[in-house]
Amino acid sequence: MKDKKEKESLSTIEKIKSVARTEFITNGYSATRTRDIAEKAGVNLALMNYHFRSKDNLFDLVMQESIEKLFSFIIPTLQDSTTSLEEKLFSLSDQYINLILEEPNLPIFVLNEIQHNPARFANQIRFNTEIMGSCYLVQLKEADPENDPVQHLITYLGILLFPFFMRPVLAANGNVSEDGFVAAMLKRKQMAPVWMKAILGI
Amino acid sequence: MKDKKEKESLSTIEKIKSVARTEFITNGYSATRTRDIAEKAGVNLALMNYHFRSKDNLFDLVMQESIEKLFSFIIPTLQDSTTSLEEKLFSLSDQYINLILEEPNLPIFVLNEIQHNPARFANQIRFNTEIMGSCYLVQLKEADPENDPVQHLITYLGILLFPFFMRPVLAANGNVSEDGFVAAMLKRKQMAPVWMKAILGI
DNA sequence: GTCTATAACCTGATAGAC
DNA sequence: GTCTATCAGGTTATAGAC
Repeated sequence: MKDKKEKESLSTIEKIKSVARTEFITNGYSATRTRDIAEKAGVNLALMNYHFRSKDNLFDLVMQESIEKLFSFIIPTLQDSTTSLEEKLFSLSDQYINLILEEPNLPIFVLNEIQHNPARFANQIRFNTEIMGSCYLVQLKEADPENDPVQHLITYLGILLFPFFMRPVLAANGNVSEDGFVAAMLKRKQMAPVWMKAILGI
Repeated sequence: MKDKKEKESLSTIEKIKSVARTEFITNGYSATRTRDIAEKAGVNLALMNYHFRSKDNLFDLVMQESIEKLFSFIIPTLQDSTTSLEEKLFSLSDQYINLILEEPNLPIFVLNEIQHNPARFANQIRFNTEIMGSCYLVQLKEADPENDPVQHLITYLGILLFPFFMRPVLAANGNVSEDGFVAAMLKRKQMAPVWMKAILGI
Protein backbone atom coordinates (compact mmCIF):
# COMPACT_ATOMS: atom_id res chain seq x y z
CA MET A 1 0.00 0.00 0.00
CA LYS A 2 2.75 2.43 0.99
CA ASP A 3 4.78 1.40 -2.06
CA LYS A 4 1.80 1.99 -4.31
CA LYS A 5 1.27 5.43 -2.86
CA GLU A 6 4.91 6.35 -3.30
CA LYS A 7 4.84 4.98 -6.80
CA GLU A 8 1.79 7.02 -7.77
CA SER A 9 3.22 10.11 -6.15
CA LEU A 10 6.47 9.64 -7.97
CA SER A 11 4.73 9.16 -11.25
CA THR A 12 2.68 12.33 -10.70
CA ILE A 13 5.83 14.31 -9.97
CA GLU A 14 7.56 12.83 -12.99
CA LYS A 15 4.52 13.56 -15.13
CA ILE A 16 4.60 17.21 -14.08
CA LYS A 17 8.33 17.46 -14.72
CA SER A 18 7.91 15.88 -18.12
CA VAL A 19 5.17 18.29 -19.19
CA ALA A 20 7.09 21.23 -17.71
CA ARG A 21 10.12 20.23 -19.76
CA THR A 22 8.09 20.24 -22.96
CA GLU A 23 6.30 23.51 -22.20
CA PHE A 24 9.38 25.44 -21.08
CA ILE A 25 11.53 24.20 -23.95
CA THR A 26 8.83 24.93 -26.52
CA ASN A 27 7.64 28.32 -25.27
CA GLY A 28 10.40 29.63 -23.03
CA TYR A 29 10.12 30.68 -19.40
CA SER A 30 7.98 33.81 -19.68
CA ALA A 31 5.43 32.47 -22.16
CA THR A 32 4.86 29.30 -20.13
CA ARG A 33 1.95 29.36 -17.66
CA THR A 34 1.83 27.09 -14.63
CA ARG A 35 -1.87 26.54 -15.39
CA ASP A 36 -0.96 25.04 -18.75
CA ILE A 37 1.57 22.69 -17.22
CA ALA A 38 -0.88 21.51 -14.55
CA GLU A 39 -3.70 21.08 -17.05
CA LYS A 40 -1.62 19.18 -19.61
CA ALA A 41 -0.23 16.97 -16.85
CA GLY A 42 -3.79 16.26 -15.66
CA VAL A 43 -2.92 17.58 -12.24
CA ASN A 44 -4.51 20.21 -10.04
CA LEU A 45 -2.66 23.52 -10.01
CA ALA A 46 -2.54 23.65 -6.22
CA LEU A 47 -1.10 20.15 -6.13
CA MET A 48 1.66 21.20 -8.46
CA ASN A 49 2.59 24.04 -6.14
CA TYR A 50 2.48 21.57 -3.27
CA HIS A 51 5.12 19.38 -4.91
CA PHE A 52 7.25 22.13 -6.44
CA ARG A 53 7.32 25.35 -4.44
CA SER A 54 7.08 27.72 -7.36
CA LYS A 55 7.29 28.18 -11.12
CA ASP A 56 10.91 29.30 -10.74
CA ASN A 57 11.74 26.15 -8.83
CA LEU A 58 10.30 23.94 -11.53
CA PHE A 59 12.03 25.96 -14.21
CA ASP A 60 15.38 25.60 -12.48
CA LEU A 61 15.00 21.83 -12.53
CA VAL A 62 14.29 21.87 -16.27
CA MET A 63 17.18 24.22 -17.00
CA GLN A 64 19.62 22.18 -14.96
CA GLU A 65 18.65 19.05 -16.85
CA SER A 66 18.77 20.85 -20.19
CA ILE A 67 22.18 22.40 -19.68
CA GLU A 68 23.45 19.00 -18.58
CA LYS A 69 21.91 17.41 -21.66
CA LEU A 70 23.33 19.95 -24.08
CA PHE A 71 26.85 20.45 -22.74
CA SER A 72 27.87 17.87 -20.20
CA PHE A 73 27.11 14.65 -22.03
CA ILE A 74 29.94 15.25 -24.50
CA ILE A 75 32.55 15.84 -21.80
CA PRO A 76 33.61 12.16 -21.62
CA THR A 77 34.19 12.20 -25.38
CA LEU A 78 36.24 15.39 -25.16
CA GLN A 79 38.37 14.08 -22.32
CA ASP A 80 39.07 10.65 -23.81
CA SER A 81 42.81 10.50 -24.39
CA THR A 82 42.63 7.15 -26.18
CA THR A 83 40.87 8.50 -29.29
CA SER A 84 42.25 10.61 -32.10
CA LEU A 85 40.94 14.06 -33.01
CA GLU A 86 39.29 12.60 -36.11
CA GLU A 87 37.49 9.97 -34.04
CA LYS A 88 36.30 12.68 -31.66
CA LEU A 89 34.93 14.75 -34.55
CA PHE A 90 32.92 11.79 -35.82
CA SER A 91 31.72 10.90 -32.34
CA LEU A 92 30.61 14.47 -31.57
CA SER A 93 28.75 14.76 -34.86
CA ASP A 94 26.96 11.49 -34.22
CA GLN A 95 26.06 12.27 -30.61
CA TYR A 96 24.90 15.84 -31.17
CA ILE A 97 22.82 15.30 -34.28
CA ASN A 98 21.12 12.26 -32.77
CA LEU A 99 20.35 14.23 -29.61
CA ILE A 100 19.00 17.32 -31.34
CA LEU A 101 16.93 15.35 -33.84
CA GLU A 102 15.12 13.98 -30.80
CA GLU A 103 14.82 17.38 -29.12
CA PRO A 104 15.14 20.03 -31.84
CA ASN A 105 14.35 23.05 -29.68
CA LEU A 106 16.74 22.22 -26.85
CA PRO A 107 19.72 24.32 -28.06
CA ILE A 108 17.84 27.54 -28.80
CA PHE A 109 15.91 27.21 -25.55
CA VAL A 110 19.04 26.81 -23.44
CA LEU A 111 21.07 29.49 -25.18
CA ASN A 112 18.16 31.93 -25.20
CA GLU A 113 17.41 31.54 -21.49
CA ILE A 114 21.09 31.84 -20.59
CA GLN A 115 21.26 35.03 -22.60
CA HIS A 116 18.21 36.42 -20.81
CA ASN A 117 19.64 35.63 -17.40
CA PRO A 118 23.35 34.82 -17.54
CA ALA A 119 24.10 35.22 -13.84
CA ARG A 120 21.41 32.75 -12.82
CA PHE A 121 22.91 29.81 -14.69
CA ALA A 122 26.59 30.73 -14.73
CA ASN A 123 27.51 28.24 -12.03
CA GLN A 124 25.78 25.40 -13.87
CA ILE A 125 27.87 25.75 -17.01
CA ARG A 126 30.91 23.61 -16.62
CA PHE A 127 32.88 25.02 -19.54
CA ASN A 128 35.85 25.84 -17.40
CA THR A 129 37.93 22.86 -16.42
CA GLU A 130 36.14 20.00 -18.12
CA ILE A 131 36.09 21.46 -21.62
CA MET A 132 38.77 24.15 -21.67
CA GLY A 133 41.37 21.73 -20.36
CA SER A 134 40.18 18.72 -22.31
CA CYS A 135 42.18 16.45 -24.57
CA TYR A 136 39.99 17.67 -27.45
CA LEU A 137 41.22 21.25 -27.04
CA VAL A 138 44.83 20.08 -26.95
CA GLN A 139 44.33 18.04 -30.11
CA LEU A 140 42.68 21.01 -31.86
CA LYS A 141 45.67 23.16 -30.92
CA GLU A 142 48.06 20.51 -32.22
CA ALA A 143 46.16 20.25 -35.50
CA ASP A 144 46.16 24.03 -36.06
CA PRO A 145 48.63 25.87 -33.84
CA GLU A 146 47.93 29.15 -35.65
CA ASN A 147 44.38 29.51 -34.35
CA ASP A 148 42.68 29.54 -30.96
CA PRO A 149 41.25 26.03 -30.38
CA VAL A 150 38.25 27.55 -28.61
CA GLN A 151 37.29 29.19 -31.88
CA HIS A 152 37.43 25.81 -33.63
CA LEU A 153 35.32 24.33 -30.84
CA ILE A 154 32.69 27.04 -31.43
CA THR A 155 32.84 26.60 -35.19
CA TYR A 156 32.17 22.89 -34.94
CA LEU A 157 29.30 23.39 -32.52
CA GLY A 158 27.89 25.93 -34.99
CA ILE A 159 28.15 23.49 -37.88
CA LEU A 160 26.28 20.86 -35.85
CA LEU A 161 23.69 22.99 -34.03
CA PHE A 162 22.97 26.04 -36.17
CA PRO A 163 20.85 24.21 -38.78
CA PHE A 164 18.30 23.52 -36.05
CA PHE A 165 18.10 27.25 -35.31
CA MET A 166 17.27 27.85 -38.98
CA ARG A 167 14.74 25.02 -39.23
CA PRO A 168 11.60 27.15 -38.79
CA VAL A 169 12.98 29.75 -41.19
CA LEU A 170 13.53 27.14 -43.87
CA ALA A 171 10.18 25.52 -43.19
CA ALA A 172 8.38 28.89 -43.29
CA ASN A 173 8.76 29.19 -47.04
CA GLY A 174 8.27 25.53 -47.77
CA ASN A 175 11.82 25.33 -49.09
CA VAL A 176 12.61 22.41 -46.84
CA SER A 177 10.06 19.86 -45.67
CA GLU A 178 10.32 18.06 -42.35
CA ASP A 179 11.49 14.86 -44.02
CA GLY A 180 13.89 16.80 -46.16
CA PHE A 181 15.33 18.49 -43.10
CA VAL A 182 15.92 15.23 -41.25
CA ALA A 183 17.52 13.70 -44.34
CA ALA A 184 19.79 16.73 -44.67
CA MET A 185 20.82 16.42 -41.03
CA LEU A 186 21.67 12.74 -41.43
CA LYS A 187 23.81 13.69 -44.41
CA ARG A 188 25.35 16.48 -42.33
CA LYS A 189 26.19 13.96 -39.62
CA GLN A 190 28.57 12.35 -42.11
CA MET A 191 29.88 15.53 -43.71
CA ALA A 192 30.45 17.68 -40.62
CA PRO A 193 33.64 15.86 -39.50
CA VAL A 194 34.99 15.97 -43.05
CA TRP A 195 34.32 19.70 -43.27
CA MET A 196 35.93 20.30 -39.89
CA LYS A 197 39.03 18.38 -40.96
CA ALA A 198 39.23 20.62 -44.04
CA ILE A 199 39.07 23.71 -41.82
CA LEU A 200 41.84 22.32 -39.60
CA GLY A 201 43.89 21.33 -42.63
CA ILE A 202 44.20 17.68 -41.64
CA MET B 1 4.03 75.81 -34.79
CA LYS B 2 2.47 72.97 -36.67
CA ASP B 3 5.91 71.81 -37.84
CA LYS B 4 7.20 71.88 -34.31
CA LYS B 5 4.31 69.76 -33.13
CA GLU B 6 4.83 67.22 -35.87
CA LYS B 7 8.53 67.14 -35.17
CA GLU B 8 8.01 66.51 -31.47
CA SER B 9 5.39 63.91 -32.17
CA LEU B 10 7.68 62.13 -34.58
CA SER B 11 10.53 62.14 -32.13
CA THR B 12 8.30 60.70 -29.41
CA ILE B 13 7.18 57.92 -31.71
CA GLU B 14 10.74 57.21 -32.74
CA LYS B 15 11.84 57.24 -29.11
CA ILE B 16 9.21 54.64 -28.25
CA LYS B 17 10.17 52.48 -31.21
CA SER B 18 13.82 52.71 -30.26
CA VAL B 19 13.21 51.62 -26.67
CA ALA B 20 10.79 48.91 -27.81
CA ARG B 21 13.47 47.54 -30.13
CA THR B 22 15.96 47.32 -27.29
CA GLU B 23 13.49 45.80 -24.83
CA PHE B 24 12.03 43.20 -27.22
CA ILE B 25 15.44 42.17 -28.58
CA THR B 26 16.94 41.89 -25.11
CA ASN B 27 14.08 40.17 -23.30
CA GLY B 28 11.89 38.64 -25.99
CA TYR B 29 8.20 39.28 -26.58
CA SER B 30 6.66 37.62 -23.53
CA ALA B 31 9.08 38.99 -20.95
CA THR B 32 8.72 42.54 -22.23
CA ARG B 33 6.12 44.73 -20.50
CA THR B 34 4.54 47.72 -22.19
CA ARG B 35 4.91 49.61 -18.92
CA ASP B 36 8.70 49.15 -19.08
CA ILE B 37 8.88 50.44 -22.63
CA ALA B 38 6.77 53.49 -21.79
CA GLU B 39 8.75 54.22 -18.64
CA LYS B 40 12.18 53.87 -20.26
CA ALA B 41 11.03 56.01 -23.17
CA GLY B 42 9.86 58.65 -20.70
CA VAL B 43 6.38 58.46 -22.14
CA ASN B 44 2.99 57.89 -20.57
CA LEU B 45 1.63 54.37 -21.04
CA ALA B 46 -1.68 55.63 -22.36
CA LEU B 47 0.11 57.81 -24.87
CA MET B 48 2.02 54.82 -26.14
CA ASN B 49 -1.23 52.96 -26.73
CA TYR B 50 -2.55 56.07 -28.45
CA HIS B 51 0.28 56.02 -31.00
CA PHE B 52 0.58 52.24 -31.40
CA ARG B 53 -2.66 50.37 -31.04
CA SER B 54 -1.30 47.46 -29.02
CA LYS B 55 1.76 45.61 -27.79
CA ASP B 56 1.43 43.19 -30.68
CA ASN B 57 1.39 46.03 -33.15
CA LEU B 58 4.59 47.50 -31.75
CA PHE B 59 6.19 44.08 -31.66
CA ASP B 60 5.34 43.44 -35.29
CA LEU B 61 7.11 46.64 -36.27
CA VAL B 62 10.24 45.56 -34.38
CA MET B 63 10.15 42.06 -35.84
CA GLN B 64 9.70 43.29 -39.38
CA GLU B 65 12.70 45.59 -39.02
CA SER B 66 14.75 42.85 -37.35
CA ILE B 67 14.05 40.20 -39.96
CA GLU B 68 14.88 42.73 -42.64
CA LYS B 69 18.10 43.62 -40.83
CA LEU B 70 19.18 40.02 -40.35
CA PHE B 71 18.27 38.45 -43.68
CA SER B 72 17.41 40.97 -46.35
CA PHE B 73 20.41 43.24 -46.25
CA ILE B 74 22.68 40.53 -47.68
CA ILE B 75 20.42 39.81 -50.65
CA PRO B 76 22.14 42.32 -52.96
CA THR B 77 25.46 40.65 -52.18
CA LEU B 78 24.05 37.20 -52.88
CA GLN B 79 22.48 38.27 -56.16
CA ASP B 80 25.49 40.15 -57.51
CA SER B 81 26.59 38.30 -60.64
CA THR B 82 29.70 40.42 -61.08
CA THR B 83 31.53 39.06 -58.03
CA SER B 84 33.18 35.68 -57.53
CA LEU B 85 32.16 33.20 -54.84
CA GLU B 86 35.31 34.03 -52.90
CA GLU B 87 34.51 37.73 -52.98
CA LYS B 88 30.99 36.99 -51.75
CA LEU B 89 32.33 34.93 -48.85
CA PHE B 90 34.57 37.79 -47.75
CA SER B 91 31.80 40.32 -48.19
CA LEU B 92 29.29 38.27 -46.19
CA SER B 93 31.76 37.73 -43.37
CA ASP B 94 32.51 41.43 -43.21
CA GLN B 95 28.88 42.53 -43.35
CA TYR B 96 27.52 40.01 -40.85
CA ILE B 97 30.19 40.30 -38.21
CA ASN B 98 30.07 44.10 -38.31
CA LEU B 99 26.29 44.01 -38.00
CA ILE B 100 26.16 41.54 -35.12
CA LEU B 101 28.98 43.18 -33.19
CA GLU B 102 26.72 46.24 -33.12
CA GLU B 103 23.60 44.25 -32.19
CA PRO B 104 24.76 40.97 -30.62
CA ASN B 105 21.34 39.72 -29.56
CA LEU B 106 19.60 40.28 -32.88
CA PRO B 107 20.08 36.75 -34.32
CA ILE B 108 18.94 34.77 -31.29
CA PHE B 109 15.99 37.12 -30.81
CA VAL B 110 14.78 36.76 -34.39
CA LEU B 111 15.32 33.00 -34.61
CA ASN B 112 13.77 32.40 -31.20
CA GLU B 113 10.63 34.41 -31.93
CA ILE B 114 10.22 32.78 -35.33
CA GLN B 115 10.48 29.39 -33.66
CA HIS B 116 7.83 30.36 -31.11
CA ASN B 117 5.43 31.57 -33.79
CA PRO B 118 6.47 30.42 -37.27
CA ALA B 119 3.16 31.11 -39.02
CA ARG B 120 3.07 34.72 -37.88
CA PHE B 121 6.31 35.69 -39.61
CA ALA B 122 6.42 33.23 -42.48
CA ASN B 123 5.38 35.78 -45.08
CA GLN B 124 8.08 38.20 -43.96
CA ILE B 125 10.94 35.80 -44.60
CA ARG B 126 12.02 36.18 -48.16
CA PHE B 127 14.16 33.08 -48.37
CA ASN B 128 12.32 31.81 -51.38
CA THR B 129 13.16 33.57 -54.59
CA GLU B 130 15.75 36.11 -53.48
CA ILE B 131 18.08 33.68 -51.74
CA MET B 132 17.23 30.23 -53.08
CA GLY B 133 17.58 31.40 -56.67
CA SER B 134 20.55 33.69 -56.07
CA CYS B 135 23.85 33.74 -57.89
CA TYR B 136 25.49 32.76 -54.57
CA LEU B 137 23.60 29.45 -54.48
CA VAL B 138 24.58 28.73 -58.09
CA GLN B 139 28.22 29.44 -57.33
CA LEU B 140 28.12 27.22 -54.23
CA LYS B 141 26.69 24.41 -56.38
CA GLU B 142 29.42 24.95 -58.98
CA ALA B 143 32.12 24.87 -56.32
CA ASP B 144 30.82 21.63 -54.77
CA PRO B 145 28.36 19.77 -57.03
CA GLU B 146 28.31 16.83 -54.61
CA ASN B 147 26.51 18.67 -51.82
CA ASP B 148 23.31 20.68 -51.46
CA PRO B 149 24.26 24.38 -51.68
CA VAL B 150 21.58 25.23 -49.10
CA GLN B 151 23.54 23.17 -46.57
CA HIS B 152 26.66 25.18 -47.35
CA LEU B 153 24.64 28.38 -46.97
CA ILE B 154 23.52 27.22 -43.52
CA THR B 155 27.02 26.15 -42.55
CA TYR B 156 28.47 29.55 -43.39
CA LEU B 157 25.73 31.38 -41.51
CA GLY B 158 26.48 29.10 -38.55
CA ILE B 159 30.18 29.90 -38.69
CA LEU B 160 29.40 33.62 -38.69
CA LEU B 161 26.46 33.79 -36.27
CA PHE B 162 26.77 30.91 -33.83
CA PRO B 163 29.63 32.42 -31.77
CA PHE B 164 27.22 35.18 -30.73
CA PHE B 165 24.79 32.54 -29.43
CA MET B 166 27.59 31.13 -27.29
CA ARG B 167 28.79 34.50 -26.02
CA PRO B 168 26.97 34.45 -22.65
CA VAL B 169 28.02 30.83 -22.13
CA LEU B 170 31.68 31.70 -22.66
CA ALA B 171 31.38 34.84 -20.54
CA ALA B 172 29.63 32.95 -17.73
CA ASN B 173 32.81 31.19 -16.66
CA GLY B 174 35.12 34.10 -17.32
CA ASN B 175 36.84 32.10 -20.03
CA VAL B 176 36.38 34.87 -22.53
CA SER B 177 36.20 38.56 -21.64
CA GLU B 178 34.18 41.07 -23.64
CA ASP B 179 37.31 42.49 -25.24
CA GLY B 180 38.60 39.00 -25.92
CA PHE B 181 35.34 38.07 -27.59
CA VAL B 182 35.34 41.09 -29.89
CA ALA B 183 38.97 40.44 -30.81
CA ALA B 184 38.15 36.82 -31.59
CA MET B 185 35.26 37.89 -33.82
CA LEU B 186 37.47 40.31 -35.74
CA LYS B 187 39.90 37.45 -36.27
CA ARG B 188 36.99 35.23 -37.29
CA LYS B 189 35.93 37.84 -39.83
CA GLN B 190 39.19 37.12 -41.64
CA MET B 191 39.26 33.36 -41.11
CA ALA B 192 35.65 32.48 -41.89
CA PRO B 193 35.96 32.83 -45.69
CA VAL B 194 39.19 30.84 -45.63
CA TRP B 195 37.52 28.06 -43.64
CA MET B 196 34.51 28.05 -45.95
CA LYS B 197 36.78 27.76 -48.98
CA ALA B 198 38.43 24.76 -47.32
CA ILE B 199 35.02 23.14 -46.82
CA LEU B 200 34.12 23.76 -50.46
CA GLY B 201 37.51 22.47 -51.59
CA ILE B 202 38.38 25.61 -53.53
C1' DG C 1 -1.97 14.13 -1.18
C1' DT C 2 -5.74 16.29 -3.36
C1' DC C 3 -9.14 19.61 -4.19
C1' DT C 4 -12.01 24.32 -4.03
C1' DA C 5 -11.86 28.90 -3.36
C1' DT C 6 -9.58 32.98 -3.20
C1' DA C 7 -6.01 36.18 -2.17
C1' DA C 8 -2.63 39.32 -4.03
C1' DC C 9 -0.67 41.03 -7.76
C1' DC C 10 0.39 42.21 -12.55
C1' DT C 11 -0.62 43.38 -17.42
C1' DG C 12 -2.67 45.32 -21.57
C1' DA C 13 -5.82 48.54 -22.82
C1' DT C 14 -9.27 52.40 -22.59
C1' DA C 15 -12.48 56.18 -20.95
C1' DG C 16 -12.57 60.80 -20.17
C1' DA C 17 -10.71 65.30 -18.55
C1' DC C 18 -7.54 68.82 -20.19
C1' DG D 1 -1.41 64.91 -27.96
C1' DT D 2 -1.05 64.11 -23.13
C1' DC D 3 -2.33 62.78 -18.67
C1' DT D 4 -4.98 60.39 -14.48
C1' DA D 5 -7.71 56.87 -13.14
C1' DT D 6 -9.41 52.60 -13.72
C1' DC D 7 -11.26 48.40 -15.84
C1' DA D 8 -11.20 43.60 -17.19
C1' DG D 9 -8.76 39.73 -17.41
C1' DG D 10 -5.03 36.80 -16.33
C1' DT D 11 -1.20 34.89 -13.28
C1' DT D 12 1.22 32.88 -9.33
C1' DA D 13 0.64 31.20 -5.03
C1' DT D 14 -1.70 29.80 -0.73
C1' DA D 15 -5.31 28.91 2.94
C1' DG D 16 -8.21 25.56 4.46
C1' DA D 17 -11.54 21.63 3.97
C1' DC D 18 -11.40 16.71 3.03
